[in-house]
Amino acid sequence: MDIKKVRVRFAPSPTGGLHLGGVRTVLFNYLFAKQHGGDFIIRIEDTDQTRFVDGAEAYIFETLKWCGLQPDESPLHGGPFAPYRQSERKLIYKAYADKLIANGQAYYAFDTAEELDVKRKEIPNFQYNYATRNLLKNSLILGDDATQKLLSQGVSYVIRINLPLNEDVTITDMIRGDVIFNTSQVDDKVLLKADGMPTYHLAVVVDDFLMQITHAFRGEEWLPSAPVHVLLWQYLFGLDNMPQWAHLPLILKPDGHGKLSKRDGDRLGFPTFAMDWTDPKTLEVASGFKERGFLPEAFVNMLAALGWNDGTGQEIFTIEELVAKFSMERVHKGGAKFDYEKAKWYNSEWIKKMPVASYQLQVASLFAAEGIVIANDAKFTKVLELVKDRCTFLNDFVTQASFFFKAPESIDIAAIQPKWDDKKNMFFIELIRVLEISNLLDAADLEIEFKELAAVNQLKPGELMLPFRVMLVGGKFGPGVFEIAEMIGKDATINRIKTVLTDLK
RNA sequence: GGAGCGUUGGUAAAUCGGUUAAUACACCUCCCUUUCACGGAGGAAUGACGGGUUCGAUUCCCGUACGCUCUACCA
Repeated sequence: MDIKKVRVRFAPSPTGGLHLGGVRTVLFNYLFAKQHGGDFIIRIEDTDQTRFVDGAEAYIFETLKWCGLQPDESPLHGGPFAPYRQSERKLIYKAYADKLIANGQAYYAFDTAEELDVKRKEIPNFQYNYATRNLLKNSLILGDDATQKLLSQGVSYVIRINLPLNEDVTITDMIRGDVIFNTSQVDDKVLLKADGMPTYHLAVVVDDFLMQITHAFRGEEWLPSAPVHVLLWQYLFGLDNMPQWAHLPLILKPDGHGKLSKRDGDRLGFPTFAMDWTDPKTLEVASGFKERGFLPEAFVNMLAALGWNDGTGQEIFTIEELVAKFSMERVHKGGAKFDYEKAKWYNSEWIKKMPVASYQLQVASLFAAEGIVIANDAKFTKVLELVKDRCTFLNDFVTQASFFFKAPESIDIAAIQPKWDDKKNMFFIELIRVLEISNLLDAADLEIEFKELAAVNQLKPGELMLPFRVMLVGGKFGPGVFEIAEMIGKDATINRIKTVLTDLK
């Protein structure tokens, strides 16, 4: 089968927004589609049940844009198969549901939620299937006349699939191979709900056919309902036209067991969404990797490596390399626990790897938020280059580099006070004098003068460099002191020494 | 309970019957750095259990255990 259209179909998370697992599913779809020259398609469920809140759709596309995963066809980008929103396609689904009924492959069920609850309590392991159908209120046992009567009375109903008895259904999965389900183990799923909306089961099959999808990847949690989808394909459009399936492994909690959820992120202190998402109803914020200071390249790289590798031990991949090297056969079958430490490592690697220019603007806005306006872009580039090795997050640049532009707000006096004495005080007073008479401040020259002056005062340079550093940057961190002094210039250097000197008295 | 899927160090994982069972993150030690990092060298740590098949099983098969997913008019 040609790889023409690879689609991912998903609902926003219950509050809106798009979680980690969702983004990874999108990623794998994208990689596979691009690798084979196919179109990469996005479908989003919009039903009342998913609480498809305002802005969720736009948010999802912003997220994909940030990740660099632009779809070729989507509700927002249009395409030849409009309408794309499920809510606008109700009539289409209804027509196919009716066709199934006409063929005896589906039936009307009139049971209320309460009636079903009663049955669930009465019958152990209750399933709506061949074993229980005749105890329930549906067109199969009511007969045509009674059914028509109920329908004409406007009694609320759903349409359920009529599963064959004891039949093996094989689903061929690109990752897992053949998986066999027996129809007696699955129940007569609802296809069309009482409100006229289709369930996922009907909608995927109908849309995939109508929209000419050739490959469909989704999370592993869908595997148990796959036989229903296969049967629907068989009934409606023929197995030959069915897309290839792949069920992706789950992303698990770092501690304990189970699917990773937003709550786990909140509890353990890491984001579980690509970008910040505010639930418009509760105003609760789900934090995102972007705002946490991740580079999209790192985020995508980290996600791709969670459940897939190329077998060579390579860990850092550009999106182009991923497209070239990705293969469904090498996707893991088992779920992977999410490791935030590793995610951080990817980001620090990418901060080192990417040219500073690619994230300079974003870092500048972080500085602006701290009240530091960047006037000189060339100097800014130089500074970022100087400190990027010590940054894990983009936000780290603020602490690592703000002292280049502004005197430190707090000075770690405690780091130098205990060993402070008059001799050291004298040294720095002399240092100020030396600086004042010199013209330009050069790192190498300053280092020589600094050490000579130390020798004259019978002090070890090592004892003086830490205080000097703390005076300039406010703490025990940062690149070489003399380089910092050169970068901030003579006047700022003198001023910072002076302010700390008065504090020390 | 049932069905399906899964199980290599703490985590992510390589191996496609024969290796001292890679590598990366995290951890520890040392070097570099008169700061903090980066970097470099080293260390500790793994095939769930039991049967087969085989000259030989982490690898193939079957059980068991454990975990996960599904079992909604949610997706």
